[in-house]
Amino acid sequence: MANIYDVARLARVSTTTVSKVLSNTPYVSEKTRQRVLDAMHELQYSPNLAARGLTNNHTYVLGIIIPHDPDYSFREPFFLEIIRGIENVASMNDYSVLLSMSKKSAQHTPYDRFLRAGYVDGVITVETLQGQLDEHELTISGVPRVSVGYREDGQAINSVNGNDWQGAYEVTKHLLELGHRHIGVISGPTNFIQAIDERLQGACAALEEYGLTLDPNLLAYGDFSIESGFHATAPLLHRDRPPTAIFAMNDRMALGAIDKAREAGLHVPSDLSVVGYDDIPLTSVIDPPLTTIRQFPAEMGKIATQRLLSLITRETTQFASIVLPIELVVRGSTAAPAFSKE
Amino acid sequence: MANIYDVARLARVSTTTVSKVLSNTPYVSEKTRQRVLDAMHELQYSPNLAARGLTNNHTYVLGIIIPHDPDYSFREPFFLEIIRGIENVASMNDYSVLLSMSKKSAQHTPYDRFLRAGYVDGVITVETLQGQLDEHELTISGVPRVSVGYREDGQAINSVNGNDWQGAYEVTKHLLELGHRHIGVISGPTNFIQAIDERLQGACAALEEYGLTLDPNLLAYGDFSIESGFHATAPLLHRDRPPTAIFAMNDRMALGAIDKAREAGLHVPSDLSVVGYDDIPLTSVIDPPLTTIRQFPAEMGKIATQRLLSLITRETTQFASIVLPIELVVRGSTAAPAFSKE
DNA sequence: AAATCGTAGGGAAGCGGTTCACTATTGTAG
DNA sequence: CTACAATAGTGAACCGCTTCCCTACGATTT
Repeated sequence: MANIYDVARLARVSTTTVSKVLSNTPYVSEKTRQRVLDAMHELQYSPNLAARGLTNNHTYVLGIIIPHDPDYSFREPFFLEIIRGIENVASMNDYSVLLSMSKKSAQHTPYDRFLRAGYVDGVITVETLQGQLDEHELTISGVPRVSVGYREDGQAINSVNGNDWQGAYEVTKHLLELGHRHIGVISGPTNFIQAIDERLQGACAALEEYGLTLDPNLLAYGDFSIESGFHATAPLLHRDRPPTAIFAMNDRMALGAIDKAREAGLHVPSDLSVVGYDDIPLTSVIDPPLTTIRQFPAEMGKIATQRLLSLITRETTQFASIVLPIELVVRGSTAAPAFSKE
Repeated sequence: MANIYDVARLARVSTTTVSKVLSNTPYVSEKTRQRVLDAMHELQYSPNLAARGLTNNHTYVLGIIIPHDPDYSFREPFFLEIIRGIENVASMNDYSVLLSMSKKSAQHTPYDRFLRAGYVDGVITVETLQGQLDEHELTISGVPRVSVGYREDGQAINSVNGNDWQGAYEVTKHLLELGHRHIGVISGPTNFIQAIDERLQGACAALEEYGLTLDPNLLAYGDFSIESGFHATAPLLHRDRPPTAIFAMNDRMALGAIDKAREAGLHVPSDLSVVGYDDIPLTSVIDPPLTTIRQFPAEMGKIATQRLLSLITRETTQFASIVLPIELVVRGSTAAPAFSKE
């Protein structure tokens, strides 16, 4: 691999001049610039990033930390979309993306490897469960950070999220407008990120508009898996006044709920409406096609990255939590309840 | 951030000694070693990777190149699993993982950014369509490389794949054993990686064992999307002797086929058996649950990474193409044909 | 004609490590 | 008691690049 000295020699200039050409510094004559450019081209020169990083404290690398428990696959396509969004914006800006999926508890953490070691100019953390991330390490490293999928309403963090409150609000309102008055909710694990709280509150807000409250008897918990949706549904169906609609906090659990309903001899949507969340790719082929909330994970990744880049260049220094709109997608799994007796 | 001089000063030794402790070089007394270790701990020292890379030509970074067309989402969970496998082994070995998803044609290619620039010690390429990868750049960069999902039967490349031949063979044999004699095949795009060819050949081999050949009239092509499966199925059903079973080369197309069959008033599996490939996560909740071939993408990623690491350390210099076993998963979408008249 | 300024380019230090070549100390064999 | 090897530790060059600080020189100003 050619280095800057080779280029300098071939162009008969000093390395300083080559460096100036590289960084578009003025005070290089057009003729010289051209000679240098030609030499770089001839030698297939590409500056060594390690060397550059050493002088610059600037590596042109962004880190993604996904504290992802291998056995707890939460909503993978979602992750991949986020990553794609990040990578897209990063590479547009000549940044590379370093990926880490280990948890806090893992032996070889990403924290040493790329926070302390000065390997990244900034990090994007993708949050799933609470407490998986070593916030302390992140903070002391002093590396700029943006979080995707986490919202701290204080001022202490930069984050990008879908509007969970709004999502749940719209789902619930949709069901209410269809005439449902007994709405079951299958929530995610309680140690989950704020998203779940937000969604619960959004649902409550919609219920309140109809003079209703969230019936604790109709609230169940799952862990986002299909099976958990299946199992959480059973008790709900055995209430004195069983729900005519179920809002599951992700699509998988909604699928489980549909399965259970079918097993119990209920027809979806005529006997029971079911709504999910996320709009995972296969949602549209499930029978019946699932009504759900679509989020825009690639967009979240993009916006998070743009924000991170502006933090790195110090265009921005303020903390902000950016909330992206969601979209209610009405499909075949919701309908008016069979007997709208109320 | 503390550097090696700070540590040396605190431990009252030279930087050479610190470096020796770091790399476990012998000829450092236990007492000194301990003092250095303590100093490192006290200062929260972590060696700067850029500096290390500069002297070493060794960055402890692996690149993943996925020439992934955003609009052509092929089998995402599969990718994510591969990445997870790679990341897992990499971080176990104190390597980090640099990710690139751009295509060859993209403006800011990963090739400059991390091949030429000396940013990675090795690359893993995840292949989807042919021709998306700049083989030339990869070769001239001289960086060790392992490919996942590509097989060159010459000696020129290191690769890790599922056994596509075997997969298709087992699917076909399964159908034949059930009594099917007219088997439709929905293949992937012809410019696809070898996998498709292998699968076709595997299917043919099984047919031959039963004295049959692949009927060109029963061969259709899709692009791996659900829709393409749907549309490819229609003409097959209108043949003089329509197939009693369809083997789709991925699960999505199989879903499309099931949809089409249902639309045509056929019951799956009694009127038409359908098999997919990949065993995507939702396969098991589709109604009927899909018979398919399970691959082990995380395993593929792991093995590819292990191989890459051994290429980097020059433990190995030989090319090899590693083929991993697959597994036939029989579920509800296949059954004996209604009239086994032959 | 001298002083000043803007432009073009170069010399060399320094970023944070690693490693080669070297010195000093101790232990052991002849 | 000397010679020599093994062990413990150091000094300084070097990796490739950026950047601060200089110098040179022609053009402009006074």
